[in-house]
Amino acid sequence: MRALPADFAPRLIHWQARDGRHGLPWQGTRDPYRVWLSEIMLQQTQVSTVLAYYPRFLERFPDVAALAAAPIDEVMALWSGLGYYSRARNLHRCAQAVVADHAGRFPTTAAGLETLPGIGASTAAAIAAFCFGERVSIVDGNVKRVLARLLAFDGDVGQAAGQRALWDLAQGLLPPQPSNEDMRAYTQGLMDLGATVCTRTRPRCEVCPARGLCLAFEREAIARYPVKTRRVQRRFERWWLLFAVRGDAVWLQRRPERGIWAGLHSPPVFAGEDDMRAAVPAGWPSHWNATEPVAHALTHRELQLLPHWVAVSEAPAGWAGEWVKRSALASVGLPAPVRSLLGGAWATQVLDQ
DNA sequence: TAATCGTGGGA
DNA sequence: TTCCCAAGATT
Repeated sequence: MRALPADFAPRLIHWQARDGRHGLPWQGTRDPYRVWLSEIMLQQTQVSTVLAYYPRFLERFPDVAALAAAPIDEVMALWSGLGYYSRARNLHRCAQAVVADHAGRFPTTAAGLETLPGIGASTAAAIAAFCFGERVSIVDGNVKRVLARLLAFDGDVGQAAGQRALWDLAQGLLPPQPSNEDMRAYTQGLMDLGATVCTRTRPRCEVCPARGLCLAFEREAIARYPVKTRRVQRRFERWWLLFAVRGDAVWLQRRPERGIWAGLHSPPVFAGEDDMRAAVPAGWPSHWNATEPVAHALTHRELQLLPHWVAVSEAPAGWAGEWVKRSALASVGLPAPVRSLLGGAWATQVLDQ
């Protein structure tokens, strides 16, 4: 393979200053708490999505001590709809670890940061580079794509071995003796280049600062990179949801600590209609209303949610869970489709009666 | 190592 | 419609 282009880092830093992104809410601060929060929210999540959550979260939890002292349910409620809920649980654990084990201050090195819950190698590098100017490279989706093209990297970036190889290459591309400001611009530049120029489809090579260095461009093989062979296969499942309503409240249970929607609240879920009917206490109305099935795709599942509604006058004997008033739903962590169903026309009708 | 874990947007 | 995947970590 050709030697790594020494000119890449200075070009990227220069480009970032002029053409990179500068106005995002988590930029312009070196507060590790704020940078950390943004990095966790941005894991596998688009910037446009995080923009709605970040300020709300910061307003409620302005610093790591506030977050550490909060009940987990409140954290889950603020994370509700953002997905990958283990991030929220780890976020809370991490804040408590920082307070309990680090005197309330985040470690100042990538190695130290990586020991904390929910902070992996890439997130640790991002925080260390942004906040402390450490000379370490991130390796996120943007970097994989940018470097795979720049170097015509033929390894499979979807596999661990390919990712490790790419990481070594990324380290080799870092500016040799960067100032703190250089590391911030370089790290941000990698992300910005991938997000705005070296995009997955139809990259804008004509404005790329690394065009003259890019092997894939030179070989007219941009579309071949990054190499990714693994493809997702979704398993289809039907979930029966039973919304028991009493007045202006609905019965919700806490989901198990592992699996889909772990730690969130939801109505009881059943694998079949027979299971659902068998779970209903004697004396309940024998008839309930089924509303339109909802298709909900997760990374590895294709769920078909089958909502059923029943109005009752007493708590279901023997069921775990609790009544949650409609006015309290905003402060409960709910899966996105459940929140949507509870805000829908049928729910409104039933909860208002 | 490979599977698991959400959601919304774009092509 | 269907597929890909976005500032990945954990087990």
